Amino acid sequence: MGRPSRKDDILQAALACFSEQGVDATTIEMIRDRSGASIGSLYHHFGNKERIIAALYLEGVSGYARLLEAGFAKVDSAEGCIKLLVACYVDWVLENPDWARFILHSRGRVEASELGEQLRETNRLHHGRIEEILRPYRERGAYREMPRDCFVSVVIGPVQDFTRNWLAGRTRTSLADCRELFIQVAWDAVRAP
Amino acid sequence: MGRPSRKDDILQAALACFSEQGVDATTIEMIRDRSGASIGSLYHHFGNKERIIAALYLEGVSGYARLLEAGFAKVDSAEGCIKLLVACYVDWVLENPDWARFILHSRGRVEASELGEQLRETNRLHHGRIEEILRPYRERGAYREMPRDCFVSVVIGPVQDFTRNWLAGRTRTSLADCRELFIQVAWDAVRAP
Amino acid sequence: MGRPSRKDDILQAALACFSEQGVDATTIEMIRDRSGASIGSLYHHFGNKERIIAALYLEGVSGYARLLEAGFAKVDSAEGCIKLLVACYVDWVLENPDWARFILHSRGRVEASELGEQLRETNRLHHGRIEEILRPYRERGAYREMPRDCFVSVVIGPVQDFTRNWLAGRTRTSLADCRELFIQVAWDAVRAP
Amino acid sequence: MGRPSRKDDILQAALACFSEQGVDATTIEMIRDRSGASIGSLYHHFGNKERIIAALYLEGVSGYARLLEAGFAKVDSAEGCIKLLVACYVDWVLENPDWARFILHSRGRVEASELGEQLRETNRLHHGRIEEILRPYRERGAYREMPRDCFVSVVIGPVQDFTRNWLAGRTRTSLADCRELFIQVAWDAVRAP
DNA sequence: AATGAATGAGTGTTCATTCAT
DNA sequence: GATGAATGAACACTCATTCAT
Repeated sequence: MGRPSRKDDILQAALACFSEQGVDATTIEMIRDRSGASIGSLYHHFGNKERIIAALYLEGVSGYARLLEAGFAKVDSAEGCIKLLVACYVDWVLENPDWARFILHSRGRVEASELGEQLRETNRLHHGRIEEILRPYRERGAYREMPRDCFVSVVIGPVQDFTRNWLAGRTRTSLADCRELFIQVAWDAVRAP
Repeated sequence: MGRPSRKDDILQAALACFSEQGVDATTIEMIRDRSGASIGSLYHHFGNKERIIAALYLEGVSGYARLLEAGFAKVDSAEGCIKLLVACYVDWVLENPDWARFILHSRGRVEASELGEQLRETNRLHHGRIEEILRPYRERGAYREMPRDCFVSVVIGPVQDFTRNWLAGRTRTSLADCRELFIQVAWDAVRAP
Repeated sequence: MGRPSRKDDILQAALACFSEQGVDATTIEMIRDRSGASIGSLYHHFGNKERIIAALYLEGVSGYARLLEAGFAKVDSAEGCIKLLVACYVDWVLENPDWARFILHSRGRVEASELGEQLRETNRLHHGRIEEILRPYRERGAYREMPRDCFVSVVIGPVQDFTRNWLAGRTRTSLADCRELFIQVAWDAVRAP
Repeated sequence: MGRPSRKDDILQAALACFSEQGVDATTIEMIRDRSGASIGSLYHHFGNKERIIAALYLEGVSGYARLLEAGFAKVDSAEGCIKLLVACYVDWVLENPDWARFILHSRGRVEASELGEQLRETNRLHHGRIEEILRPYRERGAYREMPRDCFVSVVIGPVQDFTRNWLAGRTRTSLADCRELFIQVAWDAVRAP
């Protein structure tokens, strides 16, 4: 355990700023101010702003991936897998709303940065892992047939769209209240007819 | 008609820049350079950067609304309405990819600006209009029951997610090729059981 | 004539700073302060510090070249040419001590910058021009034989070394007082035995 | 002897950096990186950057002085002394090109630093020593009459100018190949008529 | 309507130096 | 002697915006 290191202080402060103001509107000075670190310390640990962003992004994505992986261990049906994808998504967002807001708005930004390739590689692995889990069921004809990239959007699109709105304070309904709905909708959308 | 005015030159140049670089990364100088206008002219016509963004945003949204309105005139079934929402979305994106990219990434930005209220009002009207069209069918029990804000996400979420990926060059499948798929998926997802 | 333009104000202020503090120790703020221009104006005209340096360097070199060219028109002997090279050097330095100090200390700096190639090209032309003037006499055997690059150092080396010391305040004798001496020394050093 | 100490590692690394990048462009971090020492160690040994520069400068100058002193022991003519000055200069540069590049470009820098006085004192001693050697010959009328400060420039100016160009890679001829030429030129320039 | 020189607050970043371990 | 995290003043540069012509 131990108390959070200076490096973690900085990351946490940065995440809060990014979530509240957006990445571009967040200045190094704001992160410095909120973290209590000095500018020098900030650059000593990260080198530049881009790398703070990337570190946070990759850490966030990997948190979701870990949650998903834990779930995969307990699931063994075509239906369970699909529902898990949505359930984990909702649970992770509810647990990490700042991280979710940041990640949903910064993907393009990180992809275009010097660490873009690393992110794309991470995403490839992530999708590969999901595909690996789903393949047996797919081959067994458990899912409606459609291109892979469409499949992902059909499963996750509805919750993701709702999540964006919820995080922006644009919904009347709360995300927690429609967790089951989106889980069911996803399964209905891809189950074989 | 006539040839495009200086004002239109500027808007078009701005849209191209926003689409390619993002709103924050686009400088007035870039727009000036691409439009061929002078800085003075630019400020003469729009006053500031925020208003260029807003003008473009509202014009884009209204283009989609007009397309939808034209469709509503020819449709008179619960199924037709839902399918129209998705079809128009796809058609508009295919026709205006730059505009789509810009709008999908700048909503939060514009909402937070001085023109945010105007945008929210526009959105209220837009959703109100759609609601007005759907209400008779909903009351008749043609659609699965769920909160309004979830309903919208269920209908548009899948295409929108796919569209984001397609616009970012992350899909293998092209948007045009899965138009029918997303239309059908949307209808299946909300039709009453 | 008209009063000096903003651009000239900046160049003049920069030259004074460079001469007094050295190029590296001169900050943009110092130039701004001394020129009375704003930072924005400074960057509007020059783009970056490197380009202010280069503009000044090239202008300085070309001033000396013009002086030399004017002299060539009036000279028609092997001896006259050599003496002219040294005389012009001294006269130009006496007239432009700041420029001389700056140029003598910044050659490497400018050669290593993005404008290095332009400078090298300018130098090639300059040396080519001198060579063109000297060639007839050289072919006639008026000068001691030695490699071209050594010849230049033999002619200009003594004055240049003294000039460096004089500009740095390290000499007891003043440059003006030893003008004739260095002129004679140069001629004695390269005349054919 | 023994293996080079940490302190020497640092000096050697600093010299390489200064020679390649120039003194101002060299950061403590570069020296740390190249020497393998830690920042703390670096400051433990030298206190600050200025003192690294000065240590290197003075050590370099004294190397040349030692070489010269060794030569003086074997020379006993007006001609021999002058030729020795140039010969030692060339030999020392050929042996220590990095040091030569550094010293030729940093004199002003060191003179302006907190150790400037020390350097000036060293130079006074150096010139005094040379003067002491030359005085008998001068009094005997072996050398052309001219102010002391001009005399030095006449003797050393040509080689020094050539050396600057050679170190910067601007010459076609190599320094070793024109050693004899510059030795002879120096003697011809100052011998009594 | 158009032009572009001028402005200056604000930004990311650098780097010599300090100091607790 | 050695280490490297921490510091913060200072820097070059950006960019939306103003305004005289």
